[in-house]
Amino acid sequence: MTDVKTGINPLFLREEELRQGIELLFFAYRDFTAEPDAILAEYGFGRAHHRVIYFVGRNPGMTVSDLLGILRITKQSLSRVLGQLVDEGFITQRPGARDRRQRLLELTEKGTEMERLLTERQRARIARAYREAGAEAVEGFRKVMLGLIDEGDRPRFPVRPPGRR
Amino acid sequence: MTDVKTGINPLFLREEELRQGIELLFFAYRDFTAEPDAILAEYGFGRAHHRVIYFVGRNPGMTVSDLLGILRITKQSLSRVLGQLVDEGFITQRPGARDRRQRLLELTEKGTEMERLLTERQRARIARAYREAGAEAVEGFRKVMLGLIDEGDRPRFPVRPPGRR
DNA sequence: CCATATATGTCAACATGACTGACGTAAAAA
DNA sequence: TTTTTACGTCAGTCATGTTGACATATATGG
Repeated sequence: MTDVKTGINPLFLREEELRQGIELLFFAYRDFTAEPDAILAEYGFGRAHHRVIYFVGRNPGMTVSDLLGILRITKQSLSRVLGQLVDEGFITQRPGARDRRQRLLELTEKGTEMERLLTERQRARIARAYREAGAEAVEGFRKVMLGLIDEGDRPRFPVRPPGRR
Repeated sequence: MTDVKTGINPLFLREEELRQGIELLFFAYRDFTAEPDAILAEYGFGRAHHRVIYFVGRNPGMTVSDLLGILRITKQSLSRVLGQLVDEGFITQRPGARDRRQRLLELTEKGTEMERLLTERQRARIARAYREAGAEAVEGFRKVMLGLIDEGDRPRFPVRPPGRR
């Protein structure tokens, strides 16, 4: 049970290592969301608004279904948040060219500005962490993070432009 | 604006790289919490219960203040969740030896069992990702994740046992 | 053409987990 | 002895998630 060479229980090390991973995820996510959350609160928005703005900005012309698939929430939950963003002029909807049942989503200028305001902090945080850790560490980070995501849901980078809708 | 050697705009690459980081965090956290959330729902609990159980299990004898500092929520928010866990026999409170105002928190046997049930999935997920990515990648992952956490809040590993309270 | 499936939206009711603000108690510290 | 600290509680509010039921417009397959 105890390694003869190191005098350390390897199972304990493994357990400790995995718990460290759990905690890193918790703390990183906590701090990663705290800054945008504070800005959002000033606008009467919440984290859900940020997520919608982010992904619509990232995938202009995406459908509501696409967004539901990414966020993994119900359409009723999304509709409240999306409705607010449309009403307040952050997002526009237009019918799909091939399938007119679809409402293709896009950021307005105002939405783009808000996206920048919110995401800028997160980009800065990541840039700092990447810079401090170095290119090799970043590669490792990416590998592990991709492995944490359910197979089949792993995003492909770089994101390709949206196809004809 | 365009790199002569690669024909690629380095600013675009950097932007893409950072957005990838944002998305990796979102997707990893989404999938990381989904499994325990599903189990918790069966018990009428939510993610907040898991966090309390996790950190109390990790730091037996921790105070309510310690927990508030980690979770970064208000005592009113914590009290409901913590109260439920105490009422239902997952957590015990006992007064501190040196400072009897404190309520030192510990998992009961039932709480320990629940902790294992919930965290086991997350440990397995991390173990898989670590195994697939390799030791070097794991080191890079740790470096980057620590850099994402606010300075001063970075956990030190391994966690040392709690001092005399 | 008609029946069915799909994309989206809406109404209603509810749970969870966060918040603020105010007030209370017991114990420690000055 | 006064003040501060650790913790709890009551009350109200908000954001974000859930289910379930129903509606509308459009696409698609027999």
